[in-house]
Amino acid sequence: MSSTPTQSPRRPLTLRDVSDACGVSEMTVSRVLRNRSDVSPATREKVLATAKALGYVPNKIAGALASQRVNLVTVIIPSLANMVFPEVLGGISDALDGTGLQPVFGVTDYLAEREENVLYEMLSWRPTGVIMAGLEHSDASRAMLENSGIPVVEIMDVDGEAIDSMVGISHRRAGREMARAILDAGYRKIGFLGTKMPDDHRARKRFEGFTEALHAAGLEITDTEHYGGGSALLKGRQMTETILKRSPDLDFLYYSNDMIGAGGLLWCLDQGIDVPGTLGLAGFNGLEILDGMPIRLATMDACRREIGERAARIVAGMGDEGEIGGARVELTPRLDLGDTIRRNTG
Amino acid sequence: MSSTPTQSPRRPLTLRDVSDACGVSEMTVSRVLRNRSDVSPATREKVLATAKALGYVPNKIAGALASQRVNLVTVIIPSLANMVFPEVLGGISDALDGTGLQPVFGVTDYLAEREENVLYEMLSWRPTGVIMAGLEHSDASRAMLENSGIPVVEIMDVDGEAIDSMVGISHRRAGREMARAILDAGYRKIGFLGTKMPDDHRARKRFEGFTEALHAAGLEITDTEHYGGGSALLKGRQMTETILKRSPDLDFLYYSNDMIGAGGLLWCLDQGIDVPGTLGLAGFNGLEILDGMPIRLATMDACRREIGERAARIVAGMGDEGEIGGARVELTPRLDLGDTIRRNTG
DNA sequence: CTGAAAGCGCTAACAA
DNA sequence: TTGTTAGCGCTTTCAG
Repeated sequence: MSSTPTQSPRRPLTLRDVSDACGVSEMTVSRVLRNRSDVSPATREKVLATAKALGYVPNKIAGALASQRVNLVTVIIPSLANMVFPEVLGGISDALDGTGLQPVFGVTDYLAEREENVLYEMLSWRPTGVIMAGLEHSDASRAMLENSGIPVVEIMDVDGEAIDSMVGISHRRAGREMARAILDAGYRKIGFLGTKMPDDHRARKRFEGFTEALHAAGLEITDTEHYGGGSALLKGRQMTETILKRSPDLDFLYYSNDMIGAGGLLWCLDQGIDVPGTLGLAGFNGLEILDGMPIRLATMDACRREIGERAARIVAGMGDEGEIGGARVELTPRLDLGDTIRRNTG
Repeated sequence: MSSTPTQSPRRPLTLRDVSDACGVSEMTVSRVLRNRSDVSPATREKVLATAKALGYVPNKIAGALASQRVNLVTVIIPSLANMVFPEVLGGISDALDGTGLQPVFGVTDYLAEREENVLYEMLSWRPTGVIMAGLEHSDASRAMLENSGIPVVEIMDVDGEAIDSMVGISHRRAGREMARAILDAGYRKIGFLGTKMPDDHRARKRFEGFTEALHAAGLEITDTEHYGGGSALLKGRQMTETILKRSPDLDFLYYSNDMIGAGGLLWCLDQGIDVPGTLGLAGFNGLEILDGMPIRLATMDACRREIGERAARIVAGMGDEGEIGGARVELTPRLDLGDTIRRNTG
């Protein structure tokens, strides 16, 4: 048997308890626990041992109040269901690993009001930095962010004005480029399938860029179809059936995301439709799930992981410019024609 | 022009600033901001107005230190990539909505060491409660949790001993039940496809339950195949091809999750294999994505959302028993034969 | 290298 | 209904 381990879980242990237990001043214990170098190896050893034996967990609340430093990075995203965001979070998590900073996530469900609440709640913990999806926020949110004096990185999108820094892609450009690729391949009767969410600004911008490029070529979207909640893959099937029944002459379907695109692809293959001969298809995001489809859906990589990493690095003060504020990082999405856009056999 | 809005973002505003600005004591300002009822409507009004005008955001760090109360609930999960966890988080988020509690997420990547670190970090913020996936933790983690005196809910799994409360399903039983359904349908040469992750204890328990039920029927797993990282859907395809090449006489494939199961299903359909006649298939989780497949993969619902909700309610003190500690909630997964297990046409 | 004093911004408890 | 007085548990600063 060695020394008695932990005791009553009633009152959490304090520095003072450790101090008493090992006959070293609170201050020195604090130094050891913060890994400061100005402590003799002997005392360090002793303090560490008793702290561990006691099961002491420091109180960061008190620490943060005293030091005015908080190792938390607030991350605010619209949804976790979307697959896109978990990957961004993965990038953030990885980049923050080893910096001593800890990400803390909040979810808004694409609701501006919820964003405001979550933000308020989070800011009241005085985080080291804030990473949030999108450039569109309520006035109150912007005001809070600006007054906070905290570094803010807005991610995913660069089409708009940032409060502080931004890291993302141009969805408008992404839409345009996809449109051009489709036109280049010779498709002309183009349908669009998307979500009903008016607050998904990035989807909206892709659509705008897309139609803009069609206009430039003297074309219009031939037909559109929208969906609300439910299994995106299933919705993709259903919408595809609907739009093709209504407009059988369509020769291309542009989906606002890969999930519905994949559903549409599966439906087309089930129906024996010649893809990409008779009908071309494309989605957006470069989701991993496309790798397992019977044929590869054309898509555009949204650089999700890298966005997370870059944003985190900026917050951690490890950005390229060395500086923390005002960065603007535009990433370039990679177009992938897959097997669902026919190749120009020039 | 109205009154000047906010000023220097240098130093965050304090209660005192608000107090000064509206000639009401700090204490009363504090009362108003915490929505306490013992303040006259007049002063309340005044305080609220100036606080908003100034853009004051309370400092929860100081508040928490003084009141010894923190409105944070720590949620620790292995991964965000898995699809399963985001849904649990959704349930937690919903159930906590309106309670004043805020979920804070940490990710372990299925690494015990990371779990320990994340937990330590989180506990040092003295959260109101802890929700964590699984029943398997390092000794150090268990010790921290026990000493913390904080309510802990372990989720997803009930096959084991909880530190405090638990909410989940029996994966062992889920495995057994699936095995019985498969045997009932007349399949006998059964293959298993799973992950390489030794730390995915729930997958392991399902496998154990599964083989146990086979043994009870005098059978053994005929062949198995495992995979590491990468697109699960694609891996499902590849593993299915591999295992069927190696063991062409298999008449059933049990996948440890729906994603690889869906990949396998797509591959089988591509190959023109008669499912469920020649070959039966089943997965696990009841993922939404299955709704969009050409035919429905047999699966078992893991009650993810409800698990999150129940766990959150326990932490919020809204559990069924009214009490906070020691709850044990076992949910019953629903078996869905889908279209990939043949029905007994008794 | 170690310790003592002061105070971070807020709220509990009490007094008025 | 409002104000005053003490801390919460730690870290900063400065002295030894």
